[in-house]
Amino acid sequence: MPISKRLRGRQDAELVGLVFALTDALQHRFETVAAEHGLTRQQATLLGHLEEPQPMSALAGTLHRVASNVTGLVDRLERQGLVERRRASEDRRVILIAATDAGRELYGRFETALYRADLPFAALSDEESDALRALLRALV
Amino acid sequence: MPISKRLRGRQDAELVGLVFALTDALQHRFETVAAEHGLTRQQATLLGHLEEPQPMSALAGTLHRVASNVTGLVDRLERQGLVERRRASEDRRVILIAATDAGRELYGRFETALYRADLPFAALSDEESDALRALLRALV
DNA sequence: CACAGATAGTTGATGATCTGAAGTAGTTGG
DNA sequence: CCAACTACTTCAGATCATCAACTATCTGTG
Repeated sequence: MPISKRLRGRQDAELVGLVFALTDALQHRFETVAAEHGLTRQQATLLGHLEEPQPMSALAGTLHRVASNVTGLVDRLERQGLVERRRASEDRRVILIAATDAGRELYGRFETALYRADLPFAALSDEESDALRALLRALV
Repeated sequence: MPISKRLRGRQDAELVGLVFALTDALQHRFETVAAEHGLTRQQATLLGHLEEPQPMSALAGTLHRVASNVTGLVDRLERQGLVERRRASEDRRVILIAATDAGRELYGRFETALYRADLPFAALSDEESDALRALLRALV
């Protein structure tokens, strides 16, 4: 096996390890901030996809969950008054999930807290921040 | 508000958005590969921390979960024969969780599948990969 | 138009995850 | 010795997640 190949493999492993470490830290932060706002990870994630009203099936696709799971998530958010169900007029089988004013307001506060300056990215210089953004755009 | 400040703020938001998008994608991949190996996300994560046997309390700390939660996770992994409980000799209150041979073998296969070449990082050139690694080291 | 088949969503059963409160067993310091 | 502390478990209750079976609606084909 050529050395360059071995090296790239080892470096890739480090890269993946770094990204998973960052992922873990951000997931934990997301959960903590969500809990501080009375939301679970799943509820906050769902609310974050309601800039526009969405059919149940679209949410199920985005969240990588089966429809009956989303039914339960929406039930609990609806009980808290954060989202509402609207029957779509074009296709009356479809139910559109829309954030209520309370839901939008709560999500806004959550997002502000989540993105606050104590995120690790604040440690980067402008140049580093630019470079990282460019690299991540290629990955996502 | 100075323009540079505003710009940096907007760019930071994009950066955070990119990282969260990457996080989502990796989380989903992690879950999918874990399921293909008969593991939940939590079980695979726990197994990944058992290179050395660990006390319950250490696992609870690492996973950011309360002790009683880890008790349940270990129960289910033990039932599958993937980990075992060992009473620590120095302090007999402590229970060390150790991966069994079957657990190590399964986790190895899981990890191999998880890190397979279809991770998005393969798209990066050597130079980009180096740059990204350097940036992430500063963050983690 | 009729109606079989497909699609959107819900319901109910079951199991995993997660927490908090209360309990057991072992340890430690005064 | 023993009160306070620590490590872990147990139990009750909530959320999350899936599957199978169901209702309601829509669509295409004859």
